[in-house]
Amino acid sequence: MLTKSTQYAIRALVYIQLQSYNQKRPGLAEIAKEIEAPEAYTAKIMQILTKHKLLSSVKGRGGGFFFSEKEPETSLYSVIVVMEGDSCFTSCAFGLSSCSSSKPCPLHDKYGPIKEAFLKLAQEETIQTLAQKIKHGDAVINLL
Amino acid sequence: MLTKSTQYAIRALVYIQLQSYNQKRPGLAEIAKEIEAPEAYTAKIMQILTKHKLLSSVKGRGGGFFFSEKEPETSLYSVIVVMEGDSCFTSCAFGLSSCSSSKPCPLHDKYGPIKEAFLKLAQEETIQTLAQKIKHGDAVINLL
DNA sequence: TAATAAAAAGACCTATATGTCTTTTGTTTT
DNA sequence: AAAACAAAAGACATATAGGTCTTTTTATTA
Repeated sequence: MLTKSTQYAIRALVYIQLQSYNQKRPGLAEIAKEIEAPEAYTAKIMQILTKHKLLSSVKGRGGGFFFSEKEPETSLYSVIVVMEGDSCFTSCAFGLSSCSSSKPCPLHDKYGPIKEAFLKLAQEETIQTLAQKIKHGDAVINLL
Repeated sequence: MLTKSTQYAIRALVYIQLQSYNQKRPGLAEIAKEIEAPEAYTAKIMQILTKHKLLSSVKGRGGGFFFSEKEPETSLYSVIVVMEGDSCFTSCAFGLSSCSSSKPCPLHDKYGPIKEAFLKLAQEETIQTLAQKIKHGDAVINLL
């Protein structure tokens, strides 16, 4: 399971991408309201994302958050790694640090493919592909 | 990812099952040492497991933990649910409470099958099937 | 039956994730 | 240049997972 912070981060990024289709640059208050997260906590998350160059921001009147032209597509994988590290992709189901094909834990064979599938999903899907699904009405990202 | 408590629980149960093949009934200290977990913390976990009838115990000299004949095979699913609830099987990748096929989040289609596969794994595998793999030398459950 | 062994129970502590508040810094508009 | 605005930064608060310690209960055995 992704952490709450990671979930907020992805939803915020998707919302910013959606607004960018309309030449908009949403601010913190608007984003927090949209993703139904506490404003101050959302601020922390946005700071992590901008610090890691997944997002750009401008201060002052009319400021807000946006994707610069220079930034490439943002994979879910990179968002997850920035927010909570890569252990959900790499670690053994039992937390065995030595778990490997030569010294497999009893779930190694069956859990491995599941981790693989999740990694593939995270690498292939991007903020932009998720936003497109919403734009086309194929998905929603609000709580209600 | 399973919590550390859940990982300890599964490893402890598998060890107890392995010992039961030799008519042994391991005690707390032995179990904690085997799974490389703090003894007092392991005690807490064993209490949760016995309270939920996934395991039996006897106090006093020569006491310890064991599976009674009456107990059916213990699925991983039931251990996970007792230790940390069922949210890892049910919850949306984005934490959207309303996520469903009629109101899907943007990962619903691709993440659903992954959750399904994990649920199937947890329902099919049991402490006993995992212990058999170790007994037959097809897997290990120690850290080193 | 008394001493001892071992699990159960409960109070406590620590680290991390989550969440809040205040001050600082940078940008825009007047 | 001054005022207003909005993100950045950092200190603080709360909840939960993880971990420790002491006391109580129950069983065994000498």
